[in-house]
Amino acid sequence: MKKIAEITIDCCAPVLGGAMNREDATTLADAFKVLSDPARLQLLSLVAAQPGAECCVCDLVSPLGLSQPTVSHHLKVLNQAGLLEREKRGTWVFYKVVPGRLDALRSALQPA
Amino acid sequence: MKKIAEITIDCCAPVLGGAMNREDATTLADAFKVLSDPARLQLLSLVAAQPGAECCVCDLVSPLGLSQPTVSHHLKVLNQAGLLEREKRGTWVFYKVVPGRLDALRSALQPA
DNA sequence: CTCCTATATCGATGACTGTCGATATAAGGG
DNA sequence: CCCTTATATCGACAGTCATCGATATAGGAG
Repeated sequence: MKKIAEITIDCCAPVLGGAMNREDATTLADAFKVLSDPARLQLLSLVAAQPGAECCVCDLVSPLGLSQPTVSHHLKVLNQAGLLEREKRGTWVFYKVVPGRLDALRSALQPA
Repeated sequence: MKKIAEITIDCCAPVLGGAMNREDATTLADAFKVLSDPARLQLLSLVAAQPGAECCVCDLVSPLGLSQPTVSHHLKVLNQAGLLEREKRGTWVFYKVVPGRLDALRSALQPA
């Protein structure tokens, strides 16, 4: 198991497609770990709901109801995971949803 | 956030289908938390790979390489989550995959 | 250069979890 | 009854994480 800040989503063997070995299970579990926090899910969906699926950090802090350092921490995790792209424009930083990045996870949950 | 032993998967609003509120995000995050452990994913896939998608606990301990109490703990979590059904037969306990239980999670990851 | 705003990093803290060994419970055999 | 086997529960421990306040960094405005 990687630490949460070091996970890059890159998978995956399907859960119901035959016995998984420990390594594949660990890779997939890491991916789910990124999604297993409400703040991160809310951030993903908030960014995705903006026009162009991108959003300035300054517009995310207040809707989340968490401190700015905490939001910054979660955005970093989502960026490292490959779910959000980071772009700096002047003083502001914009995060953008990377399209199709959840598809591999979705297919790992496919019925046998 | 529920504690891991109290989670029952029951969801879900799609992540990319508009801004989620805190409550929906928490429910979905809880569901992913159940899947964010390699031992649990391996258990799920091992049971699913058996004929009839069911399996005796005694046949799970050794392939997992974890102690019997630890395996028992994870099985309880999966059962409480609604992913595995528990049935006692004499001295043995069999766990069986509940069909279709991952579908709701899969659809929560659908592209917008 | 100085101030202000936006974002990231740091350090600390409280909570939760995965793991184990020891033990309890339950069921069957002699 | 006692013994053995299968499973669950208990208590403890080590590690990780979400969160915060304080602070650093960076960029623009005046």
